[in-house]
Amino acid sequence: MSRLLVTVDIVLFTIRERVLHVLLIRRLARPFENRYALPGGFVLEDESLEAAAARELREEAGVEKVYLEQLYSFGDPKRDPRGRVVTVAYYALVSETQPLRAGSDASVAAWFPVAQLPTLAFDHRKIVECAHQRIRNKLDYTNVGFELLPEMFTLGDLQLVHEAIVGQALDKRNFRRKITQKAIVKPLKEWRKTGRKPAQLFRFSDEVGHIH
Amino acid sequence: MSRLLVTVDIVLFTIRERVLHVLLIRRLARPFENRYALPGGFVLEDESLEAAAARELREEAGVEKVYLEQLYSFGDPKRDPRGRVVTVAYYALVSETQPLRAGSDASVAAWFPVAQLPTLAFDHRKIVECAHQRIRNKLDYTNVGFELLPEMFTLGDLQLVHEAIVGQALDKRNFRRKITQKAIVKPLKEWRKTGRKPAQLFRFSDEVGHIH
DNA sequence: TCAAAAGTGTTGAAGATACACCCATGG
DNA sequence: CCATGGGTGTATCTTCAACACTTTTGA
Repeated sequence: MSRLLVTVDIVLFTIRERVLHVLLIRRLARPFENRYALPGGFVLEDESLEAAAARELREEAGVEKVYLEQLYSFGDPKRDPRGRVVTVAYYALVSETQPLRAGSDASVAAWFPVAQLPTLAFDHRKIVECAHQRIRNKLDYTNVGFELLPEMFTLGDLQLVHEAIVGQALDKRNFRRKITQKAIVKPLKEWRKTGRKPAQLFRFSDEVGHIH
Repeated sequence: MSRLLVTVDIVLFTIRERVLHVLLIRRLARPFENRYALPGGFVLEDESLEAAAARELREEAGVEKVYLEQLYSFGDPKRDPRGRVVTVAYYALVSETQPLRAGSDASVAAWFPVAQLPTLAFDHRKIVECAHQRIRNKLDYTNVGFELLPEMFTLGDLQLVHEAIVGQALDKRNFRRKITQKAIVKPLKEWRKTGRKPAQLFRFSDEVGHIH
């Protein structure tokens, strides 16, 4: 009945330039000094795990009100050289347009394409891979895809998100049919006028299925 | 950076008399004295989470070498009246024929139908529901169903397992077609001669997909 | 001879995939 | 005028759901 150190680590995804990226923080302290690691930190005595994850996201990434979901807990006794640390991993999704607020010091926090990560501290690479796999799986039967978009978006935007996550091109007509007939988006009367040709804007049609 | 108590709790499923059951332990100590709770206990300083879960299953349920998978971590600050305890929940599956060894004292450990649980200690009811949901979901795209069966089984046995988990009857012909054409079982040359009519025995066809 | 579980095909509906062209606009 | 992304329909295939009767055996 020993007390253990408990942390949360968060895999924060976004899509930039059509590619899925993960936010990493350069460590300033030992161990793994100067290595990149996931944002995260210790769980306080009186906060829930999810609250801890949200707080760390706020403090380390300057991000607020994101979609946040528990991923998996990692507790190998050797995973942290300082001693026994159990981490509860979360993943989170933000749209590219949602600005990272103050608190995220550009010199230490940076986005990396999920396919080209630097060497990470601890077992964080494994955690990122686990999270990537999870969102790929959930893409089909939930609406995680939307969480990476701003409130209004075009079907083209949504398709780019799906393509970035699964890592391959999708057929435009099939994609649009699938999305529209599931009735998980609702068309607006507004049109985006930037871009080559005006495009209809959409919005989620209310809260549907975040299953875990 | 405070140290927290970390436990594992295990939802151990089996099928008895065609109904999905969960193993519960009657608590002898406070809090929740005399209430039923999941088998579980504190994670030791130098064992992994999964090792802790396996150890608790051995110590409290007398069960060895079962299918064991992490479920979810629960860390509400108020979930344990004694103080801050984070639990990493697992679920496990055993076949009805696998005997519960010594160590499981019949007076404290008992099987309950998952649909008729007594009032449980802590947030254990929520944990059981979470686990039940998980195996229901995994039934379709993994072979969790097999873990509840002995090494050789008939398709009728397997169908009963599926029916117990989803809680409703399935069409025999559709079920058999689905199973056999996925090639996840391989037919043996042996036939079970007990029962009304001889039935062909099957076995898993090697390790396929335990995805998490 | 009856009760219980084993075994076996077909049809229709729904969903998924493959595939190509014209349009509106900004540069 | 051309490059870019927006928008649209059909044919095919696969997958899933519904559905009923005969056989073997032990009691």
